[in-house]
Amino acid sequence: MSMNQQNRHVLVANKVLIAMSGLTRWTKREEGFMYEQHHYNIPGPFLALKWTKSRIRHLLTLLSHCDDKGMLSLVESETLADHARTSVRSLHDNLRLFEEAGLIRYDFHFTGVLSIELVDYLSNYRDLTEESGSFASKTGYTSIWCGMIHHLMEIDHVNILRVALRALVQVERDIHVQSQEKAILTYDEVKGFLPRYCGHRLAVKGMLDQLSRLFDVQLVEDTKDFLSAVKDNISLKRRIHTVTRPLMFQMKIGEKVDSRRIREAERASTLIGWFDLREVARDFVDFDLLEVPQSSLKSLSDTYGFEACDEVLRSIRNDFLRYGERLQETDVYSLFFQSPVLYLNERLRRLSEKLAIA
DNA sequence: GCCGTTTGTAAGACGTTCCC
DNA sequence: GGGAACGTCTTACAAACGGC
Repeated sequence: MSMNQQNRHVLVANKVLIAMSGLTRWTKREEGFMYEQHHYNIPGPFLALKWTKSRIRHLLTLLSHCDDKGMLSLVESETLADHARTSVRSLHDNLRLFEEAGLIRYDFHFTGVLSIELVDYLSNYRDLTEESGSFASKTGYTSIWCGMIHHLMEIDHVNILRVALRALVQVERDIHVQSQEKAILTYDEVKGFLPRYCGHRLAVKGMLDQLSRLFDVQLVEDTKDFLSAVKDNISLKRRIHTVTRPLMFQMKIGEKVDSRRIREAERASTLIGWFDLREVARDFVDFDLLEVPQSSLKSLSDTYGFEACDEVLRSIRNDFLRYGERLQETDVYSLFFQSPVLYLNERLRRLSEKLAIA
């Protein structure tokens, strides 16, 4: 029924993750004050809402199912509620709330089936603004692997979920953007955005421990280690004001849920699959005339995954091996020779639909 | 949609422990 | 010894959700 597949890589603006995790009360920094709502330029609607467990889950669910325009067409509310592990009732409550806040617009086509539009998707949810033709992001966005999203939905304690969102942003900035070995969250930072009643050292430590399923978490308690880590890390030095406790958590993301690594590995394999096909096909046709840009192959790989791409590319290769140049005259392959990218997309779409039903 | 019950979340009070 | 950090308990109230 649903027109929307679940996205394999879920793209979320850092400012949205920060807003959902809760803004820090700890605003004083070495060179003055830092208010996250200004620093991240967080749109009003995100601040007006209180981000409870179910709301965080529901928004992540919408982002997991929307297309690159921020649309969800003809989705079943039960599918969305199941994905978020909540009742349909709560989903509907929150959708109404999101709409009142101006975050989304939605319409029921008939009972249980609706379409949703994320308002100002690019600027609100991806932090992308167009400047003279190209898109730029001010405070970045994070790519989350769908397996990681599933783990997030399993987290029972809202405050652990909040820490997880922060950890994702930190991994994106420290490891992926700044190429640091590890991402660092200090105890004071965690304490700052969590509600007061669970900001104690042991409680914070306990939460990070529970995240070790998703992240490779290392605790730094020794004052000497703490100070030397701060000395080596410029961005961290800027973040710290006064240290109440020399306590920090160094994190890496598990490889199996690292969206970037997965994407890069899959892209590379898909390209290799394409070149394998080319090797075979160019004995029979002028293959390079087809002009398939690598960027299209990469985006097909991102959308459908390597396994599906591999299956389709292999079957085309086998057909070439079997039928050779006669393939050009067949009806089923006419689209392939006219517009190979469209053809691949069509076959991949059908394949993944078949997999979804099975 | 509204209502009532159950469960979850937040915050303050207050006593204890830690550490200079 | 004294202040900051911490832990537990209590309370208030909001969210979640089923029934209608």
